[in-house]
Amino acid sequence: MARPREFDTTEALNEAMQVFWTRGFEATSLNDLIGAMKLSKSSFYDTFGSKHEVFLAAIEHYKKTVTAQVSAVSELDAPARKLIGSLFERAVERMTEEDGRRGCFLNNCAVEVALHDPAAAKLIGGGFGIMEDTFFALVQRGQAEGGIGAAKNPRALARYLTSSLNGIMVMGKAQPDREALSDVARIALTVLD
Amino acid sequence: MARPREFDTTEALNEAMQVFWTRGFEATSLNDLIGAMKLSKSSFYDTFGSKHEVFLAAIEHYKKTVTAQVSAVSELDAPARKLIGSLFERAVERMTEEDGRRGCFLNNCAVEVALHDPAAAKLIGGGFGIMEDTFFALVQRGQAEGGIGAAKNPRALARYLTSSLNGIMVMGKAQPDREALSDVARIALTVLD
DNA sequence: TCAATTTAGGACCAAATAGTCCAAAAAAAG
DNA sequence: CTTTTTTTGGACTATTTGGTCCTAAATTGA
Repeated sequence: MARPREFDTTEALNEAMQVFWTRGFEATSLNDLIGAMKLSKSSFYDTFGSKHEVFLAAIEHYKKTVTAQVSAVSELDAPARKLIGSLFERAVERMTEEDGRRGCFLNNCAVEVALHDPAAAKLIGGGFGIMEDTFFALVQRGQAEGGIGAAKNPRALARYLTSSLNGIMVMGKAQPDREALSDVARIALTVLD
Repeated sequence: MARPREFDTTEALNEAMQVFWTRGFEATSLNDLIGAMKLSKSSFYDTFGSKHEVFLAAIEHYKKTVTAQVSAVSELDAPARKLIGSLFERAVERMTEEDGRRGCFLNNCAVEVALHDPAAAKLIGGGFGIMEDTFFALVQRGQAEGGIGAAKNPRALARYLTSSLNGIMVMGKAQPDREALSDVARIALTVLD
C-alpha cells in the first residue's frame, strides 16, 4: 500500500494537474496521465483509484498551490489597488505567452465539466470562492487605504473582479491580442475608482 | 450525393450544434451526433466529412443564428444602454436556468479547444468579433444618446463588455447563484457611466 | 411501372479507451 | 541473507472510438 519512500505523491499530482490543465479532462488519456506522473498503471489505480479521482485531486491541488501564489501576491507591501492591477496585468501577459495560453485551470474545468460533474463543480466553486476572498481582502484594504472607492460593496466588487479575470482569460483563448486584453483589464479596473 | 428533398441540412447542423454545446467536442461521440442529427453513419460522412468538420460547421452555424439574435435585440427601440443591460440580465437569468447553464457555445469552445484547434480558434475569434461589433454599435449609439459616457473609447468598451459577459458565464458554470451574478453584471455596467 | 439515383443500415475495421489482475522484481525489515 | 512487504510492467478485457464500405431499400423522374 505505502509507496516507495522516494515517490512523491504531491509531485505526481502536480504532473497530473499539468496534463489536465493543458489538455482538459476528456482529451487526457490514462496513458497521458501515467506517462506524466511516471508511475505504472497498477500503481496508478492502487494509489489514486480512477481517472476521475485524480482529476478531482488535481483540482484540489490547484486550489492549494495556485491560489496560494495569488494570496502571496496579495500580501506584498504595496497599495492594494496596485496589487489588483498587477494580478490583472499578469493574467493578460500570460495569455499572450505560449505556455500561458492554457489560462486558468479552474476556468477551464468550470467550462468543460462543471455542468456534468457535480463533484468537480463543487471543488471549482470553492476555488473561485478562494479567489473571491482574496480579492475581498484586497478591496477592503484598498478602501481603507483610499485607493478604492469606499462606497462600494466590497463583496460584490470581489465577485466582479473574479468574474472579470475569468472573462479576460476566455477572450485570450481565442484572441490572444495583448492590446485588446490590456484595454479590457484597464477598463475593468476603473470600477474601483 | 444530393440529400432527399425533405432533409434539412441546416436543421441537422442545428442539432449537431446543440449536442456540441451541451457536451463539448471531446465528450460528443459519433453516435451522439448521428442520433441527434437523425441520419445514418454513411450519410453523415457523405454529407459532412468528419466529426471535426461538423464541429466547425456548428460553430459557424452558431455565429449565424445566435449572434443574429443578439443583433436583433440591439436594434430594438430603446436606449442603447438599457439594451446592453438587458443582454447582461438575460445572460444571468439563463445561467441560473437548468437548460441555460451550458452558457455560450463560443465561450465553451474557446476554452475547450481553441488552444489545440487553430481552425476552430479562428472561427471562435470571429464570433467574439461579431459580439464585439454589436456592442460597439450599441456603445456608440449610447454615447450619442447620452446614456453612456462619451469620453471613453467605444471600441475598448465593446471589448470590455464582451469579456465581461464571458466572465459572468464562466462564473455561472460553477456557481449558478443569481444574486452573485447579478451583482457582477450590475457592477460591470457601471463602467458605462 | 421501370430504371436511375440516393439513402440507410449495419457489418466491419483498427486503434484507443478505462480498468483489472498477476507474476516477477525490488525494496524493506529482520 | 532471508522473509515479508511493496511496486512494477505488461498481458488481458470489454467497450468504445472515428471512420469505411457494401448491399439492400427507398425514392426519384420519366
